[in-house]
Amino acid sequence: MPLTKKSTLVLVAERAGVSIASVSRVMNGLPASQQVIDRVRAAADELGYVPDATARSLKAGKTEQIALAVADVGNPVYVGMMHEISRVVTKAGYRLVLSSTGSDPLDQIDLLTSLNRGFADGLILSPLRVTEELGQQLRASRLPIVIIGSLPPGVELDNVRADSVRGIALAVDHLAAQGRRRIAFINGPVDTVPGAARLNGYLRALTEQGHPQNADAQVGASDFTYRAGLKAAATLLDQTTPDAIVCANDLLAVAAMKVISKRGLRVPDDIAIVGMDDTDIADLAQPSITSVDLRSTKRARAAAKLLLRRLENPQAPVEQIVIEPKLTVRASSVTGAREAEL
Amino acid sequence: MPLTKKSTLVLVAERAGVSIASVSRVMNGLPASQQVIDRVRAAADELGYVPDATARSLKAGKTEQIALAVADVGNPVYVGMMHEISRVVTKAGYRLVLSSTGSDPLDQIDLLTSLNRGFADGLILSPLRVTEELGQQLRASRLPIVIIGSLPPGVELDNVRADSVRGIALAVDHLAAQGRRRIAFINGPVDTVPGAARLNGYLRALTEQGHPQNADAQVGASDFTYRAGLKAAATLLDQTTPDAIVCANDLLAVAAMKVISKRGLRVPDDIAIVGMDDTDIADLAQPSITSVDLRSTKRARAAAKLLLRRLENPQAPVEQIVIEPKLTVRASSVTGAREAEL
DNA sequence: GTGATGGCTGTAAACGTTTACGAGAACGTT
DNA sequence: AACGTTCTCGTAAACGTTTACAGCCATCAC
Repeated sequence: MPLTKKSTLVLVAERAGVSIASVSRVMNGLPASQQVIDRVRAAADELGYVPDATARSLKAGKTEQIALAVADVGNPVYVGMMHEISRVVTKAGYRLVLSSTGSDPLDQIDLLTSLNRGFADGLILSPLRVTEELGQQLRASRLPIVIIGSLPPGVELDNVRADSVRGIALAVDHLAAQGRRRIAFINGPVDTVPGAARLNGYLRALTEQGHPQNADAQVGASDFTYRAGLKAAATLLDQTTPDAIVCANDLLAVAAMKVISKRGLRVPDDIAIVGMDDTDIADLAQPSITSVDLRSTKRARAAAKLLLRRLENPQAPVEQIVIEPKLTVRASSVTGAREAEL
Repeated sequence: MPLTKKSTLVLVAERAGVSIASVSRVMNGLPASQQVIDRVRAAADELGYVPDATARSLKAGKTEQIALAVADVGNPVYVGMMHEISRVVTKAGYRLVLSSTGSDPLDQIDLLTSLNRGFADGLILSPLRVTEELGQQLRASRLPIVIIGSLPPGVELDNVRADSVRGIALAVDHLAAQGRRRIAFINGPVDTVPGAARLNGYLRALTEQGHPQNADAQVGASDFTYRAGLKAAATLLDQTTPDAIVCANDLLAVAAMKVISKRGLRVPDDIAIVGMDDTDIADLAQPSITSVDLRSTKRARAAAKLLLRRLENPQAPVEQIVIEPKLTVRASSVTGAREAEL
């Protein structure tokens, strides 16, 4: 039910008795005589004129839109990142277009070709899995792209990532310092970027601590979800008896705790737990979960700013930022600290 | 680092030795001779041509974009809804533009005027607070809008909402059936749409059950968040001793449980808890939380489909859908049911 | 052989802006 | 009084498509 017809520059110009060029100039604050300014303003107000974004985009060659593609929209971490990116780009006058790709790498390829249709000025991409073909597409893209997470080999793009190897090391060191000796690991899928990195970090941390590597002490969940975590934790506890578990994710950590309590064991007394990502869930859980903060919102902000920078200066040198993780200690890993909660 | 210059219809036409009209026809599958088709296809491939979305939009008068504005991006419920909407509109060939407004009604006004710039073909809006001015803007809008949640008075738009009055009734009835008599209520801010509806539902359910209304037995958190929930729960327990608490939100429910256990009381033995929204958190919590499922993803899907329908038939009669809630019973409200978990 | 029919294809206009260019007008300088 | 500057404003082209229209040619019926 259109109350008013769409009004254009032409309409406003007619009404104000000036040329369309003058209307455009007034709307954009370019110099004009006071008389013209007043007449145009009045006419525009009466007609409820707002300039058309599409036409402006076509002329200017830019859309004022930034595309965001994250593999796993359900994951609370990505939600936070999305929120932060939205905030930053909105403040800079851009709109955020959500291009939710599934975990399927093909979706990402599709996305990249459709990016060339020019519906956005740039892209922030956080791929779950990187393939050679994705790399090719990335290299071939004409538009600025910022990658959150690891880059495919041979790709030189602005990049922000967490040092998850160091993050796992923080967790392992903390547990070792608490006197834990049999430190197990519940990972996500090893064929994903974060999964591979975290496994790598776990193994290195064990070696550095002088602990033996025990194949039974690590399992990979089929997914970074709570459900998958329940299964993985059960498998782990069937095949070994750790006194601590590092989990690649807060969701996995909650799942582990549930299985542990189901089996009549206590956290942290019998088994200490450390999660990862430091989401709200870590804080909400009972007991609250010590978690490695991979600084997701900080990474998100950095990525957004990187993209904005490149948009205003396409020649800028490629920048690759590594964000340092930080350990937030809570009740799940420290015996006798329960009263410290809340 | 553009590897290839942007290629246009004109370039392709030159290369193929045909007119731009022919190229356009081939790209759109309109009838053409086999010879022309082959030549155009070849030329397009060599040049890596993809049609420009902006130009097409300008000509066609539609952007293939749908805007989504939710007040509280942090809330897990909205995240799920966003995900679902994204899925539906993407499948229909639309892109989703995220217009995160804060809780400030002014943001929504801004959004509505900027919608008239035509950057999207329609809007799905879930306002947290409705004001008279918002209602005016909604009535004046030229573009299709679907509202999730209550409509401002006098606004006739496609609409999807949950029957939260009935939802609360489900919770109260369930608790009453479990023999609970002193059923308290932790609400969110009462000046929000959901807050007002839930309070209303609570009062009505109490009356229908023949329970007395006790002003001490209800508190409103300053926000639908965990932190606010902690404070609200503490206040509630200071001023009354309920044997059950209905919470307007799963986050508030978790907070209540934390405070309860902090005070040495047990859930559900001393106090039964029912949450709302039935998010993952209800399932993850220890004990798991009985929750009123307000069918957020179903509502989201309905809203998306409503908008799609109106986009293809602007004359369709206004439709207002009310989705029935459903109670998911878990451990937090049933004594002796602990073993049923997992 | 003529006219009508129909299928392809090219020309050009249109979508709503921004902006280079040039024409006047107003003003100051000599 | 003539000229140069400066400022304002209108004309028109351009962004990359889609599409109405008309032209052309081949085919076919008579």
